[in-house]
Amino acid sequence: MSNTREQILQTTCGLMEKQGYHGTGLNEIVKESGAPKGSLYHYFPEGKEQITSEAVLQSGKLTATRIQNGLSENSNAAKAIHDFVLNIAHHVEASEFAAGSPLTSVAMETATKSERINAACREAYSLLETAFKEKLLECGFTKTKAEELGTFITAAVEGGIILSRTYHSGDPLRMVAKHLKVLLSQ
Amino acid sequence: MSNTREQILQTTCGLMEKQGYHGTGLNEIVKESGAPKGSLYHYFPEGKEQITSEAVLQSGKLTATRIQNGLSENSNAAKAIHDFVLNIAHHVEASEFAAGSPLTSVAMETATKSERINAACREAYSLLETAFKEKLLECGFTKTKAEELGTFITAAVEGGIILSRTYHSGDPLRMVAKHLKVLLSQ
DNA sequence: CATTATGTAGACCAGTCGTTATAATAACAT
DNA sequence: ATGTTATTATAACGACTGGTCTACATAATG
Repeated sequence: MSNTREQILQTTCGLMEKQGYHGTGLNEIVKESGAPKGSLYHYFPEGKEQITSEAVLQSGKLTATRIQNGLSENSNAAKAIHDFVLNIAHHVEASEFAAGSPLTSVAMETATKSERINAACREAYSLLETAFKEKLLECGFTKTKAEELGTFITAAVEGGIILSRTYHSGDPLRMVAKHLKVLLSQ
Repeated sequence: MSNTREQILQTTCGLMEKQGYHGTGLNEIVKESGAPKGSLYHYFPEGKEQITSEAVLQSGKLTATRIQNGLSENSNAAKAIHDFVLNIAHHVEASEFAAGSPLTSVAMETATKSERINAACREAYSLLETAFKEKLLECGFTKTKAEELGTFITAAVEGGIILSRTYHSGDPLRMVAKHLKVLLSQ
């Protein structure tokens, strides 16, 4: 695997997480990644759509494994998810509210504009939902409940990140952690 | 109140809801609003930041009153919020997944980029949270619980809209409706 | 050594961005 | 009718956009 190509993708993930699809220019990616511009269209001949699609998918995979690893630290589902969301709150704060939710902006901007990027976003989100769902399955939830709650947890966390980044405070995410725990404990 | 000015603001609300801050150009606003081009900097001498801030706030106020009206149709909080979220699902579907969550994209894109727009987003979001909170207060929740749940509901609905727009399906929002009801009923 | 991919380097394109300056026009009070 | 202000029109600005192109270096293989 080419190192330059990987570098371009990672830089794209970071920039789009911070400022979305339209807010991120190819020149910016080139500059920040240190990659030569000639390489950009060498590795991604289909342009920005291709780079974005691959970056979105990469973000999804990375986030999904982070969820898996985070949740594996605790055998109780409610407690595991509670602590995991607290960790996100900390991460968002540590980034000065520029990180968290790497998919949101891109997903919203391209939902009805680019078939290709939208497909990547769907796949990425379903990876996240599945990661939560499987933890719930392990902990004895029925298949239906695990699926439904996987979606619900993803939505609540997603929304919590948005509020936390907007308010420049981890508190909304901490509220989400607390009440998800209530919901999962009953 | 100038009609042209109001038209520009409303058009900006709609376009930014669909495609975010960076995805919406001033020329596009001028064209779609039908407003004369020279009027833009006449009514908004501080440019795009000013237009966006005012549009965000207007979206927040409008959404907050929609929440109030929607929730007033049912005296039971859990049922009121459940039905209201189902209505959002329907609205998102009817828009072909281009509408819903008028603040999300702008809030994320500008959280660390524009002090002014960020302030408008905070104010707008707190209007939404308050709308939920007051319904809960009316229904007998304690002040603390109402506040916490107001934030949680806002986050969950916000996340549900993102998923629904991404998946091109109202189902995620319907999941959110269902499990919010569970949480609020216990 | 010659040949062929593969990757690097960046000038360059047409078009758009937000913004500004200037001027014409409309509305209105005096 | 005159002076004043509010509104609209036009064109241009410099910077940047995503994308293309050619020239060149390097490496691998024959």
